[in-house]
Amino acid sequence: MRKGEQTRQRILEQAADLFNVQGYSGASINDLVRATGLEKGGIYNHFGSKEQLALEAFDYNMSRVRDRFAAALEGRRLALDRLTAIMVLFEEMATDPYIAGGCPIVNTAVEADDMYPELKVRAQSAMDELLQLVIRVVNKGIERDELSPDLDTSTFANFFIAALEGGLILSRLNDDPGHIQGVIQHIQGYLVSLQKEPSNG
Amino acid sequence: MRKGEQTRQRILEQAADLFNVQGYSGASINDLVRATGLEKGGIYNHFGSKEQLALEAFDYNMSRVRDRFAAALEGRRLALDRLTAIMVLFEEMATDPYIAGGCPIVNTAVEADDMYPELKVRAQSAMDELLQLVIRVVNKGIERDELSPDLDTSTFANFFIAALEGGLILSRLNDDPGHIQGVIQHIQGYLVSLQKEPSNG
Amino acid sequence: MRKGEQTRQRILEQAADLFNVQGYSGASINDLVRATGLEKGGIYNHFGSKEQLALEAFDYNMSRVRDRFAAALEGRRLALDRLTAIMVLFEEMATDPYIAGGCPIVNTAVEADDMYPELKVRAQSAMDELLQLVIRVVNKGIERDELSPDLDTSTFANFFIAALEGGLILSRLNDDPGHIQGVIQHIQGYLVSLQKEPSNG
Amino acid sequence: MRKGEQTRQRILEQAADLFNVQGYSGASINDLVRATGLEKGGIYNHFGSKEQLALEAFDYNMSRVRDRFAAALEGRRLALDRLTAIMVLFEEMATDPYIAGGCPIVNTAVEADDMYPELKVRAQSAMDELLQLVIRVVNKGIERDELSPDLDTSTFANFFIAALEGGLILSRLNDDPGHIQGVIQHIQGYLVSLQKEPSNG
DNA sequence: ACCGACGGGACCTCCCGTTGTT
DNA sequence: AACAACGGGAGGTCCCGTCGGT
Repeated sequence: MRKGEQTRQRILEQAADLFNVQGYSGASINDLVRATGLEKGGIYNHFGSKEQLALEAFDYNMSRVRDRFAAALEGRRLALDRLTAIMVLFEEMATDPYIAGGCPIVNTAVEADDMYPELKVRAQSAMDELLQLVIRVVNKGIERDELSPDLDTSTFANFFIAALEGGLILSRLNDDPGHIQGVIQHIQGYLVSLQKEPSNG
Repeated sequence: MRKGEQTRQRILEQAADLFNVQGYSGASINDLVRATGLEKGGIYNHFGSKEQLALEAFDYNMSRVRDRFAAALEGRRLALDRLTAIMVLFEEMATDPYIAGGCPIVNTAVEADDMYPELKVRAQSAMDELLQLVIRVVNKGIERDELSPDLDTSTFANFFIAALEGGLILSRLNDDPGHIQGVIQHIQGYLVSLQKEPSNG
Repeated sequence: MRKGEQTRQRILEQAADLFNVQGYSGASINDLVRATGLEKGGIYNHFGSKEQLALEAFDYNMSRVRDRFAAALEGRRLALDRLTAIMVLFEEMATDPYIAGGCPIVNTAVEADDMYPELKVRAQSAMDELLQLVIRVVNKGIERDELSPDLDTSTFANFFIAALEGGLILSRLNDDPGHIQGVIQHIQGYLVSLQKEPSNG
Repeated sequence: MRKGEQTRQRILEQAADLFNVQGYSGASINDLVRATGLEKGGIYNHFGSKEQLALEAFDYNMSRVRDRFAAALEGRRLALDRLTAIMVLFEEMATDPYIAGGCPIVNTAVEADDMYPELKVRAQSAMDELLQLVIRVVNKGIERDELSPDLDTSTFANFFIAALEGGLILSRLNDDPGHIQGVIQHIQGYLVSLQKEPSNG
């Protein structure tokens, strides 16, 4: 029982990487057989179908992302610090990826868009979660007078995530962290401009 | 001779949509058989392999993009007008797509990243072309005193494209043009802030 | 494990005949599907490619040849008896073939010559093995004063095999054992002339 | 009309080489398209099917062989000289082939054996023609007292051709003219032994 | 809980041959 | 007489999933 759960987890981890790197269509169960060292029967014992496995693998990737975000935000109180921590995580995906293959949300969003509705729903939820996280951070920052109340929180969050995801795509495409770093610097400049007149408080 | 060229073009057009919507791995030659009404033999008479077809289909998509950009920029002189025209094109990809399946550069970048080097190279060139276009527009705007010379052109172009591509992904993922529109509004605000200074002179 | 090995062996046996009769190019996997009763998936589970299967099938054929030669030579001491036994095996390939399709070495040599380098290497080794066998037999015969020491062993072996293989081709082409039998009689006459003056010993 | 005949001849020449090198199954019409520079329609204008073309290509190869034999025998009267000339032609097939791919009769015999009855019949006729040629030469030699009347002409011819064809296969398989040369030397020794006796008369 | 063996079919590619056009 | 364009299908390969055994 315990052993089975371990195996299941091992499959999930390998599948998470495999699907994120090769895509759902581009990765085969046999690729996973090679990666895990298990036989096909062993895999299908734990997951009913390739699609089911892909869904859970996506969830697993998101749990890795969540953990990473939680760790990065831990101990940081100031909204600017927290936003910076998030941006650093995006930068890391280009320089020293803790998940191979780029942002799983974007990868899934792009591939699933017109093809795999269930995966698309997962990606929607995940992306929403990311937006909500930023929204919470910003709202807290406004509450604490760290950020200007003029800032439209959800508009900002949307822009913030869009720019970072786009920057990451550019960096991965060109194998050059400069793109995401440029985006980050731009956002940071913008954030500084928002934060001004703290002396007023 | 004439007929063959027409058929080839027809295949290319169908393939361009098919690959952009379903991805390279996700689209099969049989899908193309259905879409074109030709038989496989007929298709392979014009293209030596699926990969070759995909490369040309990508080029065809890019030529469509180029044409669209050229048309949108035609008659506009002011840098702000030109940047706005570009942003509108991104918005259109979400509201009324002239190419099904989203931005072909991003789609290809995401799928090809770790899998199809030749497609990746194509995507790199295309993305660079997009960046260069923005850079040219901005530089012209600075020359003509429409934009502040303080603006780092290539940093801006990078941010501009990243944010728009990211925004488009969000909009497509949620089937909601609001995301890309929010990004556009943000950029527009930023551009206005840049432009203010000339009144000093 | 047991079952799979049996199936693999069954495939190999059928493939060995099929390739030897129809040739590598002329035999299709579907032919093998018909011969084995398996589906293509079942075959490819045991062999990674047609070429790999052909290589192993050739090896299997050679193992059959080896066994047959060993059985034919068993219990025979005199060089002349042993050479005769070998010639009888060639004759049998024309009259009552234990391997359908003729000599696998020659078949492979002829087809692979300018087309399939790996098969050609296999055929080279096999042919060399055959020559070495004859050389050993003759050398032993010389050692034991059954054959004249004037005989150039390797030249003889070369001639012996060439004539027999050529004779077999003629017999198979004309569906007439007379050709190989004529060659055998010629060689036997030659051998008798070599063996002369045994009374000297 | 004239032009058509030239084209037909050109196809035949290329096909003759192609089939002899790659075999009937291993050579495709598209290979021939590449080799001739014609289009498929152009080829099928002259030959109704691949099989028909192969039959004529074989005939063309045989006509080349016939011409070569005729040229080699021209001016030679003595049976031994004539047989030597024939053997030299076999040697040339290994050292400096005037037909790529080896002896077309053997190649066809081996491939067609259990697969292409019409080609097999062609190969049978061709092989018989070769045997008859040797028989004629030897018979003339006996008539003229150059060779012993004890010689069984057709048995000898059979052995002669078998050994040479076998030797050629060995040489081609090992890319080493030594095999066919060894066979030739053996036969030459045998011929000398035959010829001695006339001094008795 | 895992493996090994297999089915049935889709994949891309290339085959041979035909047709319409020049 | 030659080509260009295409059909229809077979080629080898690999896919996903199932099932019996252990």
